[in-house]
Amino acid sequence: MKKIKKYHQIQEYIKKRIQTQKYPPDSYLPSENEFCVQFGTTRTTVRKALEELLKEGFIAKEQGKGSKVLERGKYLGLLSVKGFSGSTDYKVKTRVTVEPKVVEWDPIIGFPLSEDEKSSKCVYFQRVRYIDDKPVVLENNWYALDALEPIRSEEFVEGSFFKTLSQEYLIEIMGAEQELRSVPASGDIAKKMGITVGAPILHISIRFRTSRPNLNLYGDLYCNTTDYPIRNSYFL
Amino acid sequence: MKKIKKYHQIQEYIKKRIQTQKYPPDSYLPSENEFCVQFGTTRTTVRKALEELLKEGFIAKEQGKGSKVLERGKYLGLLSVKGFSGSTDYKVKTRVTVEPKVVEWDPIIGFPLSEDEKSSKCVYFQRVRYIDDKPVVLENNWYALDALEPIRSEEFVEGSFFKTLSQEYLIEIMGAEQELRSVPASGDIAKKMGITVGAPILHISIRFRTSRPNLNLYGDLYCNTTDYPIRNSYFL
DNA sequence: TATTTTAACTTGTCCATACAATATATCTGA
DNA sequence: TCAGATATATTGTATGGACAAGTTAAAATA
Repeated sequence: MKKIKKYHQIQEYIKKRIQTQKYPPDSYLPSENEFCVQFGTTRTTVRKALEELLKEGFIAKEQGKGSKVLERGKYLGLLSVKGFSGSTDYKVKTRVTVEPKVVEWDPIIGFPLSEDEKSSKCVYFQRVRYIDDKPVVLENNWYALDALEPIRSEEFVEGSFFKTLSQEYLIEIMGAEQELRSVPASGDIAKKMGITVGAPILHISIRFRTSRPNLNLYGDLYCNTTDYPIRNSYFL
Repeated sequence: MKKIKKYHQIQEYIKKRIQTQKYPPDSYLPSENEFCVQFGTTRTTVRKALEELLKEGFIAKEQGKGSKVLERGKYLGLLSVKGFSGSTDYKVKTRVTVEPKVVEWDPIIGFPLSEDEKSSKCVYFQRVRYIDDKPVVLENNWYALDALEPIRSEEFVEGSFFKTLSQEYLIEIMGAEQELRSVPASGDIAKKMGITVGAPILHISIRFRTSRPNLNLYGDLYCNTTDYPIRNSYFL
């Protein structure tokens, strides 16, 4: 018999409302006292729930005003956890160069697969990101077919795979491991990125852990950092 | 008249004890109730202080056991906030190739300087990190002379500049901005890193913000990722 | 002796309350 | 009309207490 934590229930309730846009971005949540009445509890418990959502990056708190719903989950590490879309201010165009399809696992994936994943086929798709009509990032993605059905790229919410996971499937990114290398561009990559063969390019392998136990998302990114270096900032 | 927050006082007290090794790494802090008696307050307030220290990465909490003092501040972003030393498990040797000395600011620094910084001279030093006697990282560092005296490399605590700041000067890293590029190695870099000119190398510009208001640390890293890629992981 | 139970101590959750600090709209007076 | 005071709603800090859950070592038991 598992103990249900009240603050966790409230936390999940609010999170789901945010994900389904019942509490839309930039709006303010009901006040702490209103949640107290709604859930028949005290501010201590409501505040604990809100604090968890703060840590998860779903809300921001403003003293004297309220708790504001944030646009996206917080970012940490090299890239936004919501993928490339959220990591730059420039206008990014995305072209799906390989539609999601079921294939065998590609040995290029830089992480060991679990037994469950190995025994499953996988869904693969490839996208290229453009800034000012110049290709800047080539991105390969894989995930186990057994863990999640293939999603057609036309169904991506606002063109974002991660937004789709969050809003349509209620799957959240829990964390990630990344590996970065500076490598010479291969002929294939150079062609797709419009650069010369052997030019230095940033290669990033990523494994995203998700809130769905058996679902990992694998990514393989090639970034032309000549004009647009990767930026990130963090604070403690 | 600024309001003193009790939990913040307790937080700073414990932090200083950790920094000065009065609470050494891997030891357990006094229990929450003991702190209550010591500071004449309640567990709510003590727990708030401990939670802040948890977020800052100074301690880990273990239910039923206590709060354990951690070895290093937590890491986020690309590299450990404590610098390169903490970011790998391999045996790293560090050679100081340029002793800390007062120079003019180098225009290579990829961040705009504040007026205070511009009007000051700066302290500069360069180190090379070796793994298996092969150079892997070349690191330049700068900071404003007005904000912090030059520290001789022989005085570095355990050879680490960041540990020295924390333990000798009680200066903590509050956050950082980074910029990553994949670039061809210049003649000078190639020579020092033992690679061929033009080989792809990872270039990272970093600005660390510290707890001392006017002190920023600037870094300029060249990493040979051929054998040792940069790894990082994070969780939400 | 070896195992199980118990007791003591730790952190985790939750309740009920009070007042401080901040933001915003409303009222008041010049 | 407009500036300043005021009232109200919000989050922030803090008190004091209770019981749950996990850890450990001592005590009881086989």
